[in-house]
Amino acid sequence: MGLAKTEMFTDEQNEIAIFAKVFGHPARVSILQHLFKIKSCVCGDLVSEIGLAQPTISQHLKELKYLGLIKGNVEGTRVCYCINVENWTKMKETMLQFINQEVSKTEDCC
Amino acid sequence: MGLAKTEMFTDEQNEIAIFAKVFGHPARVSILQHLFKIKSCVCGDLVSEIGLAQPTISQHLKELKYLGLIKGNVEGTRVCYCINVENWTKMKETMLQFINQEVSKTEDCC
DNA sequence: CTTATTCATCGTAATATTGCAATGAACTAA
DNA sequence: TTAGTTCATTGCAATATTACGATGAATAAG
Repeated sequence: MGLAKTEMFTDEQNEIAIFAKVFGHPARVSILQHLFKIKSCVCGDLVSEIGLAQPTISQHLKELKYLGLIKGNVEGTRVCYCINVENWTKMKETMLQFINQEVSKTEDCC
Repeated sequence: MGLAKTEMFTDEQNEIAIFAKVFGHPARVSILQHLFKIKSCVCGDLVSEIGLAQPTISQHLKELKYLGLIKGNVEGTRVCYCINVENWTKMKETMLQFINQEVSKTEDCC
């Protein structure tokens, strides 16, 4: 199949999985870290920063953009990407709630 | 390919991606939420709780166990799973550092 | 207009993931 | 022993992901 049966899970569970999935590749992690750290908005320098081919980077950027985590701005022949802070904050809340779960302290059988 | 070029990324970036990937499926998110919430340690009830076939759940559990996020304990014919709190905490620190990144406030071109 | 630059898209190959039926292994109950 | 229960593993089909060469679209430079 290779296809997740999303209909049997809650919206929240699917949302967490979708966000997590996009972080599930080191190139996208790297792109996001760059966009956070770099002084001005980085454009296609991502291709030289990271070692992957230009179409590959472009594809990863597309996925990040599709989820709304980054914004792109055309500037002549270049495209300037940066974090979509508002959406990142929303994602953050969802993910933090999942990651920060506390174990209900009862009998531990393991 | 379908194969990430991990050698061109830092250990940290790869680690984040590996953890994120395991959260990238709603079934695994659901399993973890169950293990966090349930009063006593859950065993194979996960199969009836979630709607997937037993081999499918078993496979997801295997991945979670491989990353050390859960522990399994054999009890007769049943197996009791629960969160590996120590490893979960470690994962948490890594992921939080990534998710909590602050945008360096400079010119925003987007 | 011509050429170069930058980036997106298309097409494709290699590999990974998901899901389940069938089966096996380990234990329990009778 | 025999039969039932529970879970892991195997094998396979369907689909998704990753990576990149080739190409196209848009703009800039000459």
